[in-house]
Parts: sequence; structure tokens; C-alpha cells
Amino acid sequence: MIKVLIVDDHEVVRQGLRFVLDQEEGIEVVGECPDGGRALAAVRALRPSVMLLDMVMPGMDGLEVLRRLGPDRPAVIVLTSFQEDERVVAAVRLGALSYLPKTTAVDRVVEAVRAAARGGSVLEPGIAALLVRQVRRGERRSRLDALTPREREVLTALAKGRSNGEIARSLSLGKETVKTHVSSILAKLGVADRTQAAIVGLQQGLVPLDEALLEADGSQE
Amino acid sequence: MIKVLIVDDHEVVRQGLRFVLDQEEGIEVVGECPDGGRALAAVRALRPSVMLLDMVMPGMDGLEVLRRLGPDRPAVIVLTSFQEDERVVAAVRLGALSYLPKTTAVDRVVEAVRAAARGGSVLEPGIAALLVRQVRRGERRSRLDALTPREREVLTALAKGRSNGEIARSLSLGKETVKTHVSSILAKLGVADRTQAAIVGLQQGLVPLDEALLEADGSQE
DNA sequence: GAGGCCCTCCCCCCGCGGAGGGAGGGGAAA
DNA sequence: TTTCCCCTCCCTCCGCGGGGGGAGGGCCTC
Repeated sequence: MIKVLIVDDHEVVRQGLRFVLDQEEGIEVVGECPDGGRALAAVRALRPSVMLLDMVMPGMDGLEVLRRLGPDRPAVIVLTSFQEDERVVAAVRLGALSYLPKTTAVDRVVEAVRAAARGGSVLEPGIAALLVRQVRRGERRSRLDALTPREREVLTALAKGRSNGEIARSLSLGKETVKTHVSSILAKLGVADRTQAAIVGLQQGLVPLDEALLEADGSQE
Repeated sequence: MIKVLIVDDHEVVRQGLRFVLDQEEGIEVVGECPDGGRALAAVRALRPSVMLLDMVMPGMDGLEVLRRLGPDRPAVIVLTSFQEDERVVAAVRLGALSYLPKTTAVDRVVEAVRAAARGGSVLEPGIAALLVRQVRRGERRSRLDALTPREREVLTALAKGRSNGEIARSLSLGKETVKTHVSSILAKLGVADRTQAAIVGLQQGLVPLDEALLEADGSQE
């Protein structure tokens, strides 16, 4: 009997998955969680053999759950709404066996669950292509690794569309310091100006695209 | 009998919604579509009274479906994975009655369907707050349609990380002209500088994120 | 024809952003 | 300890970007 834990903040999705999986022989859904914190607790309490994990969740997200899973973890299948390049790679690095977009046909999900129970992977062709592309693009990522922690912080703020002055205030720095950081960021990334740097930051997922400008003007209201 | 059409590219979601709605009295799911094109056809063929519509879909997305719906449209409930400010406002403008995040409890969805059949709305508190905030803010982002064709071209180049000089060359313009366009773009979008404008352009999909810098530095490396 | 918007280019003004170089304190590794 | 990097801040210099005007021609609409 394969014991499955479903982790997703969307109740409809949980219901749908449970509905599908419960119809399968040899598969039992032992629990559902709407967020990462409860997922970790449920893993300890229920000892599922397979976990279906959503990436995008309020509070603790899927990546963080993967990071915090102990050594005797269940087999993890990441099931997410959209294909974000870096998240795929990050999830795979953190030990996810399969990474499926939610557009996947339900029988592929079942297949992935059975495979995961045996330690196997099911990769959608699109995801596989993403992985390949990402690996090929590796040099660009390594440039981002060259950034110091502080610089990465500054780049994050930069990718949100903030000016040097705003960044200085939000990090409690002098604006000259920010300028220093920005200059070395531009040099290390090999880009010409802050706009290009912001684009790199967004591409690398330092800031999810849809959150980019939100707090830029949300903070003062 | 309320005839419901479900439009979502995620099979799990469709299954979940159908499962939930089919258990309700007086509600009948008359069809499911995985994309916008088929949704429009299904609306004409099946004449549903309520449509549950996902925003994020391959091919024709939810907003486009809303735009193309004829005058005797079904009541539309937008059901989406995440709360993007502009999309909420845009969807409401285009006639969506309710806008629910997929995190919504299933009974709220049922409630929204029944309300929609009567022409009523069900708004999550979070979404309502978003609408209010957006309206108070003077509507910014959704005003991308306010841009002239030329301005949209410039914004596209901007979102690729190009400087005014580069844009001028690529469009065969004087750089003063580009500056004029950039200024009115900033004004119309209500943003402070070119970086923020670029982010808006990327968010609106004028340029796919992973294509943003490609030709910008691809030419010199 | 008059008014409207769009596209094009021009002007002045100036402040932010980015280059380049210098400097001191601190932490980690040799 | 010495060395090296990181973080912090300071300086000068200047060019690009952006604000605020103005202006002419083209096109469409009233």
C-alpha cells in the first residue's frame, strides 16, 4: 500500500487529487495539508511514502519544505502550476523525484506516484527540456553565485524596481554604499545598467515576476 | 438547473471542480475545456449560464476569452491561482462577476456559482481589498492599453534592457524621440523610472522573461 | 476647415546613476 | 600575523535619463 500525503493550498486541487488517487488500487491518501508547516508535521506523524508537493503556497513554500525534510523523507513529487526554470532545478537539487506541471494528465500523476514509491522519476518532456536548457545556461548562474550576500540583497531590491535611495533606506545604508554594491553587481553580471541587472535578477528568480513592483508603492500606503 | 462550463488547463482542477459541483443540487456541469479557444466554442455550443474561467492558460488566456465573449455571455467567475493586481481589475472591467483565488474553500465556489446564476458577485475579502487599493491608486498598470502603438514598441525594447540610444538605432529614430516616448510611457504607467517600466512590460508579457536580455548582450559576446 | 491625437524632433535643466579611486574596520583563512 | 575579501563610506567626474516646455507635419474625425 502506497501511503500518499497531498500538500497544496488549493482545496479544489486537493479534492481532485484525492478523488483520482483514491480510485487507484494500492494507493491510499493518508492526509492533506494546505501549507508547508503542517506538511512537515504530517510527514513526521503519518510517515507517508510519497508526498505530492505544491511549490507556491502561503507561508512556507514547497522549496522550503524540501529543504527542511529530514533524512528519512518520503519520495517527493513536485506538482506545480507553472514552470519556473530555477524552481525546477532547485527542486530537483533538493531531492524531488518528479516535477510535474498541474497541466499533466491525471494518469501521469498516478504513474508518477507509483514510480516514486519505487524511487523512480517521471519527467514531462517539457520539464526535461527545461532541465537541459537550464544546465546549458549554467555559466550565467555561476555569475550570480559570484555575488556576495550583500550584493544579492541589493540585486533583489533592484529587481523590485527600487532606486538607490530607496534601497539605501530599506537596508539602512548610505546611498554611496548602495552605489558601490550596484557597481560591482553590474561588473560581476556583465551588464550595462541597473535595468539589465534587474532583468537578470528576475530571470534568476530572486524575485517572482508578479511580486516585482508590489511593495514598491505598497509600503507607503 | 444552472449549467456550468469549466475552463482550466489543469485536469486535476477540472476534476476537482466537477466532483464538487456535481454533488450540488440544481447545478450541472455541462462541459470542460482546457484552453480558451475551445472555451469560446463551447460557450456557443452549450450555452452555459455560468462559466468558471482560469486566467493562466496556454494559448488564449482568460483575459482574452473575456474580451472575445459575445454580448449574450454566460456569467463569468474567474478562478485563478494567484492574485495579480492588474489582472483582477482587468477581469472585473471585462465583465467578470466574481474573482476567486483557487485557495478559496469549495463551498465558497459553490456559493459563487449560485450567486453568478442570479447575476450576483462573491468577492473574497482579499480580492475586495485589492480592488479598492487598485482603484484608489488611480488604476496604473491596466492602462497598458492607453499606450500608443509606438509607445508599446518602445516599452518592448525597454523591457529587453535596451538604452535609449540602442532603442533609437533599432527603431531608426532620433534619441530625443525615444526620450519623448519613454517620458509618456512612464507617465501613463504611473511608474518612476525605466526599470519599473521594464518590469511592467515583462509582467504584461510584452517580452517573455527568458528572452529579455538575449539579444542585448548576445550581440557583443 | 478646425480640432484632435500621434509621431517626430528640438531646446534647457538637473539630478540620479555609474565609473574610478581611496580608505578604514572586521572576519576568515593562510 | 599577514593577507584577502567583504562591508561600509567618502570623493570627483560626467553622461544618460527624465521633466517641462515647444513645434511642425500627418492623419482622422467632426
